[in-house]
Amino acid sequence: MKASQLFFPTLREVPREAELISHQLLLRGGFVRSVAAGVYSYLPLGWRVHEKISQIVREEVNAFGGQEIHMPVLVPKELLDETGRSAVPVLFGLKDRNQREFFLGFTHEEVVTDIVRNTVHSWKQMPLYLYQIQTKERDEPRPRGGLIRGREFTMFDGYSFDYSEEKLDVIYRANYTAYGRVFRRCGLEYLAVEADPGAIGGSENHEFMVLTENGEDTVLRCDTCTYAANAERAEIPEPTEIVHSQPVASEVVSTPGAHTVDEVCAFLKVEASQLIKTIICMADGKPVAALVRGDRDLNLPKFVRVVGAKSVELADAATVIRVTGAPVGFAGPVGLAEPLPIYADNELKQGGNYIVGANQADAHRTGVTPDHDFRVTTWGDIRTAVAGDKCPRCEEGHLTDARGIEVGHIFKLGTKYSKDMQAVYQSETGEKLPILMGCYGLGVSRTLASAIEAHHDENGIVWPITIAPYEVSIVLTNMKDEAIVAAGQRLYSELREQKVDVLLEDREERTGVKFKDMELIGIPIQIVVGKGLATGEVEVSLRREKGIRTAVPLTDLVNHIVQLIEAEKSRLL
RNA sequence: CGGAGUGUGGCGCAGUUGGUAGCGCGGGUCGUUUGGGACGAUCAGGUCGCAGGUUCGAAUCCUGUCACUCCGACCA
Repeated sequence: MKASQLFFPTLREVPREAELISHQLLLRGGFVRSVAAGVYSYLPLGWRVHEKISQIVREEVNAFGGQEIHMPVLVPKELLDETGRSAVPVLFGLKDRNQREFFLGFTHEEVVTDIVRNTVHSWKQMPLYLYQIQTKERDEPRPRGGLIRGREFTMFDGYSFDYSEEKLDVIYRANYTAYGRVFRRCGLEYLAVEADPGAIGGSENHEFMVLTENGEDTVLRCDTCTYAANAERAEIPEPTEIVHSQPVASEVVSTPGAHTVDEVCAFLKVEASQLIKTIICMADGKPVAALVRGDRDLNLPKFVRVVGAKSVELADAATVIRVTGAPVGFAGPVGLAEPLPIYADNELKQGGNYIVGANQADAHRTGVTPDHDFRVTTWGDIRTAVAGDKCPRCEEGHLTDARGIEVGHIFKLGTKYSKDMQAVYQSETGEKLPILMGCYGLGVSRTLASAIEAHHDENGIVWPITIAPYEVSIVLTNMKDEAIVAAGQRLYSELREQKVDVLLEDREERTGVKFKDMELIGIPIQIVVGKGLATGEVEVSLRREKGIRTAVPLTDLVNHIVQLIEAEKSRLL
């Protein structure tokens, strides 16, 4: 492609709407344009990157037997009714002219299971792995960060069908390995972590996180063993022994206006770890109290499991006032207005003489020790893990934290969907059994944005060569110099013959503008045709090695570039 | 859905106590330039998000509404 003909409207200034660096550079480099919140058009450069990533995923999934299909964006409501997912809040819904209800596809378990239940009837037809790369629609409560969290985005979604746990395990692992290869080939440092399956259910599941400073998730990994988990999911080992300090007399102290942990700490001049937070929740409609140390966060998914409820949410202010007898901010486990089940985090088995809300306005109670001053109904692991916690796996190491962007999530679904939808097969012994499923998601557009988050500098994007829109740019330094133009054109043709993705920078612009734009859009290899031509040489540089230019004889150039591309690609495997 | 913020030429912004909109970049044309976002001249481009109200007069004040961004909740 010639830059003079390429549609890539670059921007000199950062659009106000863009906060994240990937969002800024995608807009500035002319890769995408926004249409509405979380909805984007891809321009030629952006689409080329998108397609390169898609192709890498295809190659890796095809390698273990994946077969590409294409399902509709329009999904009839009845299909989602079968699994109860027509009530999912992020669905975009619409009706046809006959008032029949449809949803826009947000993931396709039901659609693919419908295909399979009508076609797969015997164990001999499995294993089967079907996938698609398709636009997904989700009415996210808060789209953000450009392509990081959109309402319309591209997802690879694969679905596996098997007749035994062993076979499911084999394909799950094959997928796991393939995802690793995809991210490595895309030049991304990633971590596969244990995660919360959310409402999609199933047993085993892993998230693939690209590690970057701006990631929206926190991952924790052990400094000693291989344990890694999403911070929301990471378990905390139970303290081996209960060690409460010697209880002292409990008293109520005045803390006017101090509602929050920070305010109480500032007022009483104590550390947050000396406080117990009492959080009033509604578990399946009934109020319960959750206790965690003042410097910790209650982890709702864990709490749901410990309580054994279907759903738990924070209680509203009216409920808090009713059950505690005090305004919000002064709840405590001692002297509640209504007796509540009290769930306490395991960590509170240690320490003692904590400060808690006094269940009266503008007052807290000091010297409170669990199971001395109040009775704990149930102990459990209900707080979110943080860096420094002990590893739940090896119990020797400690957890360290890192930020990541979730780019893939894979699940062993088991029979969750096949039971709901009666997708059954006949086994070798003639039994009718539900098919064992797995589902595997990979965010293509999010991977694209993550690659920029991970690879950029002050001048723009630094694409890994495997997913760069073009591998090589040829900058012609003077469009009025016929020798330069002719030499550049010749190189351009020769490289194209070698199947190199090359962009000829032949615009009638000053050289500085061309350099700036090629850096902004992140072309990995640059050839400069200019002054060196007099001695039969051009200059070659790598985008990732700022400022290092090597003179290469024209006669050797094509070979040199082909080898350089191979070398750059092999760095990523 | 709660909290905060922003809407003024394509982009980034200014606009005072209310007096009828301006700057930089970008774009067109001409000329000079041409190895790191050039210079001069000249031209074009704006329902000030939208609606209603106050006023002799509204980008500016009031009410409503929409959109976008960020923090949180949520995230199948």
